Amino acid sequence: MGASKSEFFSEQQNELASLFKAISHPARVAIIEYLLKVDSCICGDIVNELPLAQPTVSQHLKELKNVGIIKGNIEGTAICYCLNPETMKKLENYFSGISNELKTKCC
Amino acid sequence: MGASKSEFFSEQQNELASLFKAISHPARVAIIEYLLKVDSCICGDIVNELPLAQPTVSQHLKELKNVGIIKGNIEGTAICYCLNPETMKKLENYFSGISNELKTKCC
DNA sequence: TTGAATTATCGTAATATTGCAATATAAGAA
DNA sequence: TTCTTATATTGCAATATTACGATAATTCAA
Repeated sequence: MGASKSEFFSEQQNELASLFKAISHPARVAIIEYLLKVDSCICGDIVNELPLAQPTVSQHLKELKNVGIIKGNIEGTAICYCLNPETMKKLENYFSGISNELKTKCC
Repeated sequence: MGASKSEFFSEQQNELASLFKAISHPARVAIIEYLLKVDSCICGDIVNELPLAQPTVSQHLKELKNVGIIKGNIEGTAICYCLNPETMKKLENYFSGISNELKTKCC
């Protein structure tokens, strides 16, 4: 055992879980916030910004890109990364939907 | 190695990562959505709702409770769980803040 | 106190994640 | 082509997560 029983949950639930898993690591939260700060895109500046080696940062970027949280555009020999506004909006809408449906009282 | 270098990131970044980690599993997304649906609180109905054994559900609930996503109130021999509106609002605000600051153009 | 009902904890096997050194790949400059 | 720069991939050790059977703890009723 040990594998999560993802086949028993809905596609939407699995997709959301994947999105959250991608940002469930402080380094990846830091990457998101750095990309937000510098606004225009970046690549290996992130290696200088974070206390992680280049392969590690590359892997984190890959995971963020796989789920659509960031996009990467090739620019010569470098790759320019930036946040994906659609995904951010999707996450905002998910939680605002919950907040709106939620009653304040518990039990 | 293998341990994540959380000591190098800010407290806020670590807290956010913990919140996202708590909902990075489809079973826990399903629990959140079930709690939202039934609105008033629940306990071991979740075991009947999900394809997981009772100890597994109990552990998932514990993780959600540890980070403040759900609350649990003792009601006789049962425990009544519900979503925590404050945490949901915090998450909504995090993503709306990002969306608002975000420029549409990339690179 | 005993028993039933509900939830939590322990122990453990299977699997996944994290981080990095070494290496590979890709694109432009000389 | 060769060199340089920037990023990705591989392989592996350390650690964390997932799931559940067995068992413990808690509360109420009789």
